Amino acid sequence: MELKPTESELEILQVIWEKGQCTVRDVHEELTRTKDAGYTTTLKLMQIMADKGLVERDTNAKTHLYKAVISREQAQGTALDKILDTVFKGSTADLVIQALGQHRASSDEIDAIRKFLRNFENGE
Amino acid sequence: MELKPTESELEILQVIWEKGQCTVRDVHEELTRTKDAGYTTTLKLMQIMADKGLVERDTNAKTHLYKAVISREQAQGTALDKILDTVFKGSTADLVIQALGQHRASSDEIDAIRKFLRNFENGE
DNA sequence: ATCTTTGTACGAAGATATTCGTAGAATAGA
DNA sequence: TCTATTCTACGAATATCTTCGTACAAAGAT
Repeated sequence: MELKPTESELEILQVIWEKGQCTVRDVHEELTRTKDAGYTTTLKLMQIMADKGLVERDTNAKTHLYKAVISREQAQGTALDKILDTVFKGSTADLVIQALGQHRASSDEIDAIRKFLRNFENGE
Repeated sequence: MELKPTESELEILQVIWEKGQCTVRDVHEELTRTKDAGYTTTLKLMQIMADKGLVERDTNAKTHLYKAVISREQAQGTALDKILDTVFKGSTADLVIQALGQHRASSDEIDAIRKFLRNFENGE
């Protein structure tokens, strides 16, 4: 069972991940802060996402409540796999180095990564 | 000017990046090693890519020669930007840590990353 | 010279993703 | 109660991506 959210679905998931549990209106208001779209567009997308199993919804009340089925971490993993495969020739090291080079991380971030590397090594 | 290759376009770009300069047949033979598709499908895609400016082609000879306009590195940057934005909340550190955690890098790779971090720090 | 192979161009069908209008039920407000 | 608002359902129009058939020109083989 392939669960690859589309572009628009990811925008919606981001809001749900952030807020935890949302109504369509919650999501829609958030989305329209940066782009514009009709309310029913957001609604339709969320319904489709429910069909696909990307989100679950509680339909007891009139206003449905949505929550994510796939976690942000899962989506991160899927996204990484995909770009590793399509543009990084499978090389995690290339990916990491590109990421660090292009988007200059703060020194806090660098520290976090160093620490991670130490633990990583000890864990082997 | 937005230059975001689609899924199929990326498959083709991979071949072109690898070989440097290709005919449609070159690309097609490579693609059909892993999936199947008609020759004219590959042709059409490459023509579209030329229209979009993803590739350039030399049409002097009967058999056209294609080369990439965007580099693998550019595509890597674009891909990273996109997933940073859509699933990593913009955190490069999260991305790097996820990447290292999930796809256990070899110790050579880890070394390369350490070295990179050292240089990075010195460069600040 | 004729036939076969290899190539490009083009149009359109099919698949998937996105957007939105309209209808009607439930709720809230006057 | 009557009216306005808020919500879901649904169908269809658009847009985008992918696939392939057909036509025809150029090159190669016999």
